[in-house]
Amino acid sequence: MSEVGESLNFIEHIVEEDLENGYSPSDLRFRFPPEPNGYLHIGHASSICLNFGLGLRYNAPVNLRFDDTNPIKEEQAYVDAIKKDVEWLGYNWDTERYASDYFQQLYDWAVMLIKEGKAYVDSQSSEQMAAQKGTPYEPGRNSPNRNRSVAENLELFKGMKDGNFEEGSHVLRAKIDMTAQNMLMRDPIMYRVLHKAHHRTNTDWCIYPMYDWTHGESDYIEQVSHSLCTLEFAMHRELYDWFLDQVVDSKKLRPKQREFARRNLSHTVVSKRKLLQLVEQHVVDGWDDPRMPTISGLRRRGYTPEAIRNFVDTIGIAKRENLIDVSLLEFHAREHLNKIALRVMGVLDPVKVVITNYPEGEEEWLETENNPEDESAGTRQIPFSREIFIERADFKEEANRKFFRLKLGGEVRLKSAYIIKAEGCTKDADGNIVEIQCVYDLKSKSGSGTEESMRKVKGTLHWVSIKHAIKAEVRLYDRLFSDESPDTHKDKDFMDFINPEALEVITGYLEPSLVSAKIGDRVQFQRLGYFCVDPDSSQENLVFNRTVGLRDTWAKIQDQ
RNA sequence: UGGCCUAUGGUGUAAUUGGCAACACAGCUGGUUUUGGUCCAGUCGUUCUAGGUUCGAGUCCUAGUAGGCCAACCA
Repeated sequence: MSEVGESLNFIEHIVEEDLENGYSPSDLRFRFPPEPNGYLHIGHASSICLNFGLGLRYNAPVNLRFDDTNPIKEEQAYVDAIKKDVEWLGYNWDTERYASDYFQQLYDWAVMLIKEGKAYVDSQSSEQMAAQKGTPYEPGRNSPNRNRSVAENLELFKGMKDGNFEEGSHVLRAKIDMTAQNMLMRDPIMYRVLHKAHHRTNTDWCIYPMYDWTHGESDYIEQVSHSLCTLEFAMHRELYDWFLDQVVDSKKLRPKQREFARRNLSHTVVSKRKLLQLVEQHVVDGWDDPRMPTISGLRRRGYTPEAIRNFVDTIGIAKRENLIDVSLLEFHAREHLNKIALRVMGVLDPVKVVITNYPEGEEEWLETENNPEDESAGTRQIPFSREIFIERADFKEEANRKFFRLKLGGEVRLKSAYIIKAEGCTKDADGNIVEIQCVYDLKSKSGSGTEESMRKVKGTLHWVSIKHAIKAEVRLYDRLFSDESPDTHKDKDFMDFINPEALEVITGYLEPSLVSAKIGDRVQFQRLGYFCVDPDSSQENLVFNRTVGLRDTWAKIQDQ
């Protein structure tokens, strides 16, 4: 994986430095620590690739650890979805862990802290405590409960654990410093009373530990060497270290927290809370809706794990704010799909073409290559007949030289078939073209080797024989938000920027080979884009999702 | 009024740790092409500001500016 001259990100530099300064390679251990309160999104992919990538690079174990300390928001269904996504991305964790596995150890340590006078039970309301906490500019004040006796603290804490108290009646706080600059050090809460069933521990516990108390100690228990998290936890590091100081054995490895900037993707939101809002308000059809930037949404959209990993690799890891253009993600989808997707033909906005000199009732099967990028993909047969569909946009009665598609009196090549010439068209009462009449050159058949078949014609169109075409539902996706950074406007809600045209459902006419397409199959509809078969698809109703369109130079020329 | 973090082309990330600012995407120009795709060639353009240290600064120091984060019994 690592090569000479390869450039490292700042996290890798830190690891390299640690290795030089005495860490043994066997000391290295990483973890990916999702909270099971939602689905993983493209931002998490960065963290997954970072942690598991480090594991691969240094041949070090990586744990999958669920940070499940808040039973109000967490569910087993999310655990399952997260595991599926990590596996799909192509990573193997060393062991599957849960912060809840450590509840007893955490409790024992908390009792120890109480005995050492470093933690106390506070029995005020959250409002009272908030008022005493001060502000970033003013110090806080001590709680009246701060100097309770060890015995009383012990008894109250035991009572909290045993379920003798109502939610909100007591909390356990670390006794640090109410005047600290860092507000997280102003006697942070370690435990709250919660009479909620937990997805793993059920009703065993009536108290649940807070993130700060749990995370670093979990890293320590697992002997994680580098605990990597996003920048918003930078201020938590001081507390992370303080909690570690209370329990570490100097003979064991002490984890270190380092922070990196989360990745923001343009034209979407990368926040579980906001994505949940989209799901709950039915803006999308679920966490795996192909419009969603979730791993499961991207999967359903037709993205490959390789494309996502390559994307994550090129955007890198750093500490500055960023807004990565979604076109870079699309580039990586095309890059991989170009290599693996079989080429097929489908017409999404059809107009009928009649080849007047082609015998009525006749049909023939033509050979066409499955993927010009991959000779081993072979060839297949496609049917041709007198009446075909082409794209409406591929015909104009009159057009300038730049338009090298079909126009009256002009010639085009039908992909893998014949050269045709448009001689006329008929319109309905509203002036819409309903039929184009063409003649074909019998000798121009693709691959026949004749002089005529070698003729250079500027345009090549995709087409489908009407008689043989199969209908399919085609879902065309666009960006979910019209604004490139919908959730950074101070005076507007991100929901105001939802793009109502992010999904358009149409009927497409596809070549018959696609009847056997299976859920998840990825193909390129030639000249249109990459599509994949949606899980909603059935024998009766084929459903294709557009993953991403092809690069479209013609669209750019038209815009000018 | 405070603390912490960050600042490199349009975007993202590098720079052998103080030694010719590079890679990818996007853009533009051409070539190839039975996909206006792919591929190939070329091109455009960058170190927030002001001082300082140094033979030499994107990198170190000082000040400023701009942006992000910090007052949940969330993570």
